[in-house]
Amino acid sequence: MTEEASTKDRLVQAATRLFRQRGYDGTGLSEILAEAGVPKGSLYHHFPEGKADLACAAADWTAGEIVRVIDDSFHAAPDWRHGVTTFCYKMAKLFDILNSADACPIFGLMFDGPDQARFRIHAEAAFTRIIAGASHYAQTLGMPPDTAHDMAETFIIGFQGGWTLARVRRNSDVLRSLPTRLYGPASA
Amino acid sequence: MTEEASTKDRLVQAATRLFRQRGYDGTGLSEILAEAGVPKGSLYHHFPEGKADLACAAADWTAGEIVRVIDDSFHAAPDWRHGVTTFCYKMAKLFDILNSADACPIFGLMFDGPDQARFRIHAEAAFTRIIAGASHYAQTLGMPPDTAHDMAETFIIGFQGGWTLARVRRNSDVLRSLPTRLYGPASA
DNA sequence: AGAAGACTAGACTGATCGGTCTAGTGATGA
DNA sequence: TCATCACTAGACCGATCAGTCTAGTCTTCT
Repeated sequence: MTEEASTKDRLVQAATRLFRQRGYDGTGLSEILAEAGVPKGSLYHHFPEGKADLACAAADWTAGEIVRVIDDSFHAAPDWRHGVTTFCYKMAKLFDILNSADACPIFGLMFDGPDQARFRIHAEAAFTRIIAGASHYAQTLGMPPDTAHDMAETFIIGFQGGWTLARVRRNSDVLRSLPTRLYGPASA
Repeated sequence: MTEEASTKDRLVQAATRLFRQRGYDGTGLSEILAEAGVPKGSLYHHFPEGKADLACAAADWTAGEIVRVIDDSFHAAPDWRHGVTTFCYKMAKLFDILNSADACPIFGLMFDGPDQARFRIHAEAAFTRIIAGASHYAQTLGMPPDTAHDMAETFIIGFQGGWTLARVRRNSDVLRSLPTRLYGPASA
């Protein structure tokens, strides 16, 4: 259970962390290698296209994490607003753990890079996945499909903007204020 | 009137465009120099700290542009929602002009770079300036100061998230949908 | 005319970039 | 025992990076 993470996993995790902090172009391959404790040869064995492959893997991994947080937040939620609130608080906590702002949790990381088309397509798929996840719960909680999709999209838009502002301020309060901003003061 | 832009201005404009497209770390000094048609010596004459100075100048310039669009949008607006709608449509148009998505209009550009603290402070000031601009009009249009500030902040959060999604989709429709998302269907 | 300072010009530097390549090492199966 | 193959290891490559430095060209003031 506590076995060593595989070389490949260590690479993806180091890359995710560093890309989040310094961006794609701002992170050197050598930094990733050093942080993962892996030589260059291994990187190109597991990711033949090198840095770009690694970035895509990091993005996929991150999208999966976000979807997982959505699941956790909405699984037992009595209504949409409760789910959103739980999600925002969870992410605010994560924001604070990732020492308050070097990080861009979803996909700031996906816009850089020489291979822009490939990255953009990957990022789009990731957003779609996340919005679909949220939309699913909106339907489960009683909304018709169209409304649900819209609701999920607006939620993710607000969250994305909120994270940006939180980051620039190094302060997660904005995230916690999102439910009120989107849906007005709590009624209970 | 149609006189040549000064060397300094050409540098800032070229830098703004390139940073927007490829990010801070993704843009080489040589590209900026080539696009501006300026030799290296001139850059370091006008911006002694080089690339970092240039990035700050580019951010200031961009913030000024955004504030100007806010002024244009709200100056003659009969109410808050009209102002927001005009702003979103203007920015959607801008988005389409900047060939649909390489661009990050406000400050995605401010998170990279070795000199993170300096950049972040600059970005924070720019956001503050923009929110203050919007807040001013919210008050002019009859809201009490606290409400106005909140309204402006929520508006900018939504816009920021909306631009991100528009970018990843290469489609400005999200921006035009923002007023409805934030304030419900148009009442008139 | 001549000195001074603002500005242009680009060759040059050392560091670092992403990526390639050859040489191993260690486990598996015949 | 030996061949195979997945994987590790890191020296090495040309390109490009941001930044420095010296030289030269204007403009302006005296």
